Amino acid sequence: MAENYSSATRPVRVRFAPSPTGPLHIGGVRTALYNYLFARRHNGTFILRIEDTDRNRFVPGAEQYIVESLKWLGIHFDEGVVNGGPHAPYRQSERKPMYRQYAEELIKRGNAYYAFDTTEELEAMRKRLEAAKVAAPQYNYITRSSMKNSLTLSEDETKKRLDSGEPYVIRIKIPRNEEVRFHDIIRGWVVVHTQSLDDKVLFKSDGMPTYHLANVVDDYLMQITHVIRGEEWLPSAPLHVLLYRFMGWQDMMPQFAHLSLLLRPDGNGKLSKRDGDRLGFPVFPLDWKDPVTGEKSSGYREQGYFPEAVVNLLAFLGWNPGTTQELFTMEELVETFTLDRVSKHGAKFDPEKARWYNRQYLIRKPNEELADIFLQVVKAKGVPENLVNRDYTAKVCGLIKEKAYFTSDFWDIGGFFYIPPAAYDNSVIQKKWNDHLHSFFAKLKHELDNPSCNFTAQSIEAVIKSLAAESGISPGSVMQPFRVIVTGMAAGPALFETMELLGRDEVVKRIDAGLIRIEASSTT
RNA sequence: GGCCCGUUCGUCUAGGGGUUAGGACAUCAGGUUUUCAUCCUGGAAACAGGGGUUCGAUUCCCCUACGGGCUACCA
Repeated sequence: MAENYSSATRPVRVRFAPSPTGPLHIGGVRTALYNYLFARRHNGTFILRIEDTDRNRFVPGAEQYIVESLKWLGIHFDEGVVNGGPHAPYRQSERKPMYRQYAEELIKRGNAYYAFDTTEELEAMRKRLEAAKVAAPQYNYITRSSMKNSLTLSEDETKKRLDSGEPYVIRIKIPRNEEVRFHDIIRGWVVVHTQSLDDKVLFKSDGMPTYHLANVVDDYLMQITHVIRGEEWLPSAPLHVLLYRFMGWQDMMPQFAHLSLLLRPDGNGKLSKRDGDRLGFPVFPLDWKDPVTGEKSSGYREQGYFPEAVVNLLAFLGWNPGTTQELFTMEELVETFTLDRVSKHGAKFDPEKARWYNRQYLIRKPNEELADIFLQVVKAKGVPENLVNRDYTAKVCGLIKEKAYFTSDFWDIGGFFYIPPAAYDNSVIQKKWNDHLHSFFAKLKHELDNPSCNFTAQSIEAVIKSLAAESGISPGSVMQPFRVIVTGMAAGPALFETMELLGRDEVVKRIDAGLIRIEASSTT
């Protein structure tokens, strides 16, 4: 399908513009990802801009967290706070001096005005309107006539107040009676009547712009062509459209694409910070500790997710390629991604499927790569030096990865490859063990210890089967106890391969130890 | 409350005026396997409701219900 929004008239420039108020939410990551994919697909430029106009909500470390998260996921920027670029600075707090002139220009054009109302006065106004059962109490074309602003005050009075340094804000003057319409790439035409809009503050009394002004000014200056952002911005999009028009920038107005939100897996509502640890899945890309409260939130990276898996599963939350292909590399996503296949409705996050995605990537990873990861854990467990070995560990990984969802599962599944079982799964022993098995294993040990058995998976299997037949025992009844003796567990990777990898000496040792241990526990 | 956006299996979704409404995760059954898992085969499972428009609506329109977002000198 042709995409007229990728028109050749302007090179594609998109931005991800988070606010450094805390760790980057997974929904924000998805927004960043879609922006990135869109930019790459159209050979465009991807910009990271930090929207830190609210000094009260600034959280130290949050910007660093955002940068690190996206880097981990392979979402790279062409311009922005890290790389710099032709439109630096990319931090709005550092762009502070640039905004005032635009707000004042708006006043000059009659599209904005000074307002001197105090917090208390605003509060009182809202109370009054609520008491009068006004449906939508707001600072608008009606109420502004009874407030303290440059529309109600005389020119002299306004000037006097400004000169005396009285705090003021600049508000947009929403036109009284018209329809604002714009075309959203994902939602089609969106129409809002100005009667439902209020005179939003554009410029705050602390000298900083609000999001609304800063975002429009920066998008204009940075020549942004497409604004791909969360649905929470949809209600204020008409305000932004008005701003472009009032500034005379309508030709430069970017196209909008409002993404639906990520919803929580259970019940209702959007995915929030709390849900993750409550429901047992991460809501953040990386671990985060709040610098003030000390509250910790866990991240995908530390939970053992691969960045490729996170990218893949996030891409599919609200987008699909229209084929049955489920697994996509970043490159494939770049080739395939289009905004017209992004769904309009919110998506509930599915932790099960997230795990499934990780597993798909885990299984496909080369054993050597997994070994490099697992070796870190192995080392930390203090295992014998000769077993802290990449080749051996790669083979271990090859055997155990099909049982795992995460590399962090590896130790629980395959720790016995490094340390003999400290305890047995007693349910198996109690259920399956009998005196015949005792003599069987004694004989088995003997045969396995014989050099005529070359101790490959195949030969081990042959020995067990023939010995079982000889002893009149079904092979099935010895396998479980044998597994427990060797690994301590009732379930695990293919046993014969496991034993081959463990090696003759170790297996023989474990049989000896097992016979002694089971003997001891049965006599007590 | 007001405004805006949305609604296909439990979940993510495909589809689209006439289809056996497709796939994936999860789930169930059978098979393979020395165990668990994988894997294979199969099953159950959805167009929110009501009105239109139409020869025909799940698909287009309207209403209702439900869900979500916004409603700050926060983004």
